[in-house]
Amino acid sequence: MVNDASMGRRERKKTATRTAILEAATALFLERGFDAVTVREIADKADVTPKTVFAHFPRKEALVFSTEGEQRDRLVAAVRGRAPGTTVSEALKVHYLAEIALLRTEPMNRIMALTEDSPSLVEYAERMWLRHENALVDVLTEEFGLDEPSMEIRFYARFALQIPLMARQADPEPAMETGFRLLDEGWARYDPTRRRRARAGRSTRPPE
Amino acid sequence: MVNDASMGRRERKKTATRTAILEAATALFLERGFDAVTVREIADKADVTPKTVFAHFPRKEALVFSTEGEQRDRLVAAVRGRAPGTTVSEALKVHYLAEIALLRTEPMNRIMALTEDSPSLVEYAERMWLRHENALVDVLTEEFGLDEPSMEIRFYARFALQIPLMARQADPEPAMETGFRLLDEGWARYDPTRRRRARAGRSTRPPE
DNA sequence: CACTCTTACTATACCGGGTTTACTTTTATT
DNA sequence: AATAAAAGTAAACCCGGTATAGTAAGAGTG
Repeated sequence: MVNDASMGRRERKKTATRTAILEAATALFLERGFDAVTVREIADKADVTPKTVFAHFPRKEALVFSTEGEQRDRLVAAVRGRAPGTTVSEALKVHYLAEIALLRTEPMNRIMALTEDSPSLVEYAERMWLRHENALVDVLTEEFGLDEPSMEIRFYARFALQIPLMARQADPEPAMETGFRLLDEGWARYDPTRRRRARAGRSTRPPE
Repeated sequence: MVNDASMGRRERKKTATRTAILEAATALFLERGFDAVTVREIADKADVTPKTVFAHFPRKEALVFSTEGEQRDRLVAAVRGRAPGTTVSEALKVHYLAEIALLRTEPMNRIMALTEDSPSLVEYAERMWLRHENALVDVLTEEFGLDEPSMEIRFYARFALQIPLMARQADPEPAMETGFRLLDEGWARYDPTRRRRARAGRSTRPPE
């Protein structure tokens, strides 16, 4: 989105309103926390009607996560533009760690701190993230030269998107490592109760 | 929960109220659909205050899915009571198919039909289902003789619970098959772009 | 330039889920 | 018989989100 030049007064005013709302919201959220601020207050501070707020953002939560599109684009780019000879999983792992690092920089950091103690915000963030599933499925389908997404790709995408959610709750790097190892190599290697598999000659204890 | 004998008048009245609310809600939902019925109407029909409704059920959606506990118990039982020599994945697959079959019996069937066209209800059902993750982690930890859940178990539980959600959107049986195969055997077998893996001597083409 | 069409926005009332407060009734307890 | 705890009532209230009807300004057209 070009910022101002050649955009028509109308559109310029629109993005100005949007920015005003966003800034008012951010200021109030940082000051008092997400739940303690009402949409009416935000509208007042931005000098617009509550209706206008919802014309620009579908839900209150969207005022915090206004960069969903860019996040999705980065994800797709990470897969499509991965180094030659790199697997998708490796590319995703690197990308996830980079995203986590990004969230730790200012001013994202302070905004993320808000998220922690508002359940509705946590939930919204997760659902937003998982909405990238289709985009991931599409880029994988394309990368693998298929016309239609296979069931394997669908499952892979769904599982792979769960990994960073899981990793946030623990030490990210080793957790991510484990998640991708499981996803890439399969559960049968870890399951201590499994019978001998179709393929013979494998040890029963997990390696390492 | 014992139904009436030796429960004290108090508790008996309480469960009676709960039942009345539930029956009123179910009747109205089936008649007009989830979204078209307000909590006030349900309360009126059950001859209680709206407050009382929320004293028994945390959210409106919980009036439709009032059997969360039993669902979780069945899941745990399916893992714990699996036939000897059966892997967890096999047990889960069988259990999932049985649950789907269960949902197709009356009167669950009609209630489930409601769910389809109310987004909030679909979302609630999924989140409810995924809340069983901890229970699944716990039973796996116990079954594998561990004191603390391993990271692999956590990931397995999370992935495994995604499978039936995914399978509902397609033809359940083959989708489920694919999901568990991926989970058990790993993505590396399916990824057409992968390099040779770290561990040497493994063939690059999928066995079978 | 006058004309119309579209669109961002206003004002205001409204809806419905969910909570709060203060109070009453009923059951269990000592 | 006295008392404490639980369950429920009644009514106002909060807040996110929507609906309606209308205004005003920007943009394109003859």
